[in-house]
Amino acid sequence: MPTLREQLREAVAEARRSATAAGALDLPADLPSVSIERPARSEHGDFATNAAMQLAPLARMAPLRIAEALTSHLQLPDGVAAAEIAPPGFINFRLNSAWVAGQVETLLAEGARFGRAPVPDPQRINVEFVSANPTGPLTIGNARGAFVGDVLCRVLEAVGHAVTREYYFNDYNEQIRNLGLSLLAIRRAEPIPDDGYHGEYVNELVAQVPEELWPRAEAPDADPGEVLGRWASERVRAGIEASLARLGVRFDVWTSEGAIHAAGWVERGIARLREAGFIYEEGGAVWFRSTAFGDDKDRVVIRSNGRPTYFAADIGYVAEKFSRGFDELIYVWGEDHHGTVARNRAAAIALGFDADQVRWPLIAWVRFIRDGVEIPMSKRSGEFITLDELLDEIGTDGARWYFSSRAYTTGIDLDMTLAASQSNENPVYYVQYAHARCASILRTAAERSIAADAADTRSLLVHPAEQALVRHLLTLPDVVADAASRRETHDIPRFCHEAAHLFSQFYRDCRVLSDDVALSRARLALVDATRLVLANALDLMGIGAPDTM
RNA sequence: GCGCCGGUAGCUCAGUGGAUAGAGCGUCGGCCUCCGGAGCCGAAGGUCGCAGGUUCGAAUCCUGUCCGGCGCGCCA
Repeated sequence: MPTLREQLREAVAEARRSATAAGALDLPADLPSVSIERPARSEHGDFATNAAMQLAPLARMAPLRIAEALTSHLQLPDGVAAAEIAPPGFINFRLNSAWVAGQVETLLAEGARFGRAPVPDPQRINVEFVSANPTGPLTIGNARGAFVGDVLCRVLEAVGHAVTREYYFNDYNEQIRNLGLSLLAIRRAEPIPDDGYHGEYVNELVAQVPEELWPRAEAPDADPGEVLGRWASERVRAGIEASLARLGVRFDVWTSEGAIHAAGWVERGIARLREAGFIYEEGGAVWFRSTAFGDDKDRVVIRSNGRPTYFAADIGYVAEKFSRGFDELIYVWGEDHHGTVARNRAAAIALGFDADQVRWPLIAWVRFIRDGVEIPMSKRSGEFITLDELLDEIGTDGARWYFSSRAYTTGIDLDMTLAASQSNENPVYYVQYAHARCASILRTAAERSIAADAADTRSLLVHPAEQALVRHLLTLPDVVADAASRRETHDIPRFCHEAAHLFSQFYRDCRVLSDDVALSRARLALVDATRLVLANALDLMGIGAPDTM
């Protein structure tokens, strides 16, 4: 069953057609899509459309007259009581209060499925995120991408897409070797090499190296950077996985750059580009003609020393991903990688994939501030705050809410001092508190042997606070559908906060458990529905919905 | 120099060409016989960086400009 908003969209589109057929409007066949929005002010109704104003230049008529023509040909969906015309040409829709109240029963029947609005064309989507190199623990710099990627996955799954969560890590370059050589230097009490790694975590790694590994690393024909680096990166990767588990972030697939090379994807990818005519040689290097697709300059894929570039692996990787049958690839990257998007898009297109099959949401920078000063962040120098430390200070739910509430394109300043001192003021607790209070009311009702009953809500839930709450709860499927469609999820916490707020007002104005048994049972049904909706919405953000706090 | 992303209330941020630009935090003032006060109600606080343009209508789109972040490698 489409949501009411979708039914209204279709009803207005149909009204355009029938008004045109009846000669009331003179419209071309190709029309803009109908926009249905929720007015900010309640006197403008529950939904509104600007269709008449949109059509004015096409029909060469005054918007108000178009609105009249549309409304007179409009078949209102079940649940909509009235369509009213308002200057300069809005059509405002007002819901039927009894229908609204009756939706409590429908909502409860959907249970955990409520809010998960299925798309008509589910896709197989690969979402790659975090992908931090295994040369050190996850830092608070990785936190935002982890949360944004995870919530995006949850929302895409909620509308029926099949999502694969993927972590790509680089084990093919000098960084791993440098990490290994840093361990060796510390072991021998020598200075750490110029490109080496510093910091407490490196010392801890040295202490954890199995004794039998040292002779193997230091044998005359051994490559100590390789031996120790391989061990250390595996160790670090396990730690990363543990940190992610603490966040509640899991991955389905861990792909290493080395594996992409080993399986021949890089060679085959370049060969495909060569066949397509986008590869040439110059100065002893092999180049990809990415400028053919709008990149600033062409890019080297094989250096003159014969070694492939990092970008060459990206080419192989995109081909490898699509070979697994995905309809869409999403790369959740930090915005510092924006310079590499153009060449990757170019490669995907040159390999024969559609530009809209691949997206790169670039997560804007987070500046972490402490006592008014930006905290420097460098894994190599050992100056950083780990993700685990962040969670100790502001809590996993607090962090999830914080990063989920902001558009990923916006740079944010996170004051650690403020965040820690204000962690109890985090809106997430307000929402969780509302959920706990719902649960508490339901417990009290159970003690008094009063059961929720949604059968008669149509006639009983008439109070403005009840009506406002239900109307808001019913919008969750639209919120989720929009978030999934836009691949932007930050409206969901807003929905939660508003739901909790409307519930608080309802709680203030409407005594749930009273001598009026029928009304008590109907209001309990609304409390149960609120609890359910809050739990479902919080779950989309990976945030728990506690019954007590 | 070129490119990408930002600039909205004291602070942190929403705002998908629509109606009187919103929320949280902070500040000030009210509200507890009764289902959870981690709450509720109210107030103060805005030239939407600036200047043009498009439009019936611009925080939103276009052009220019200023400020901030990031990126411009045969590094990753």
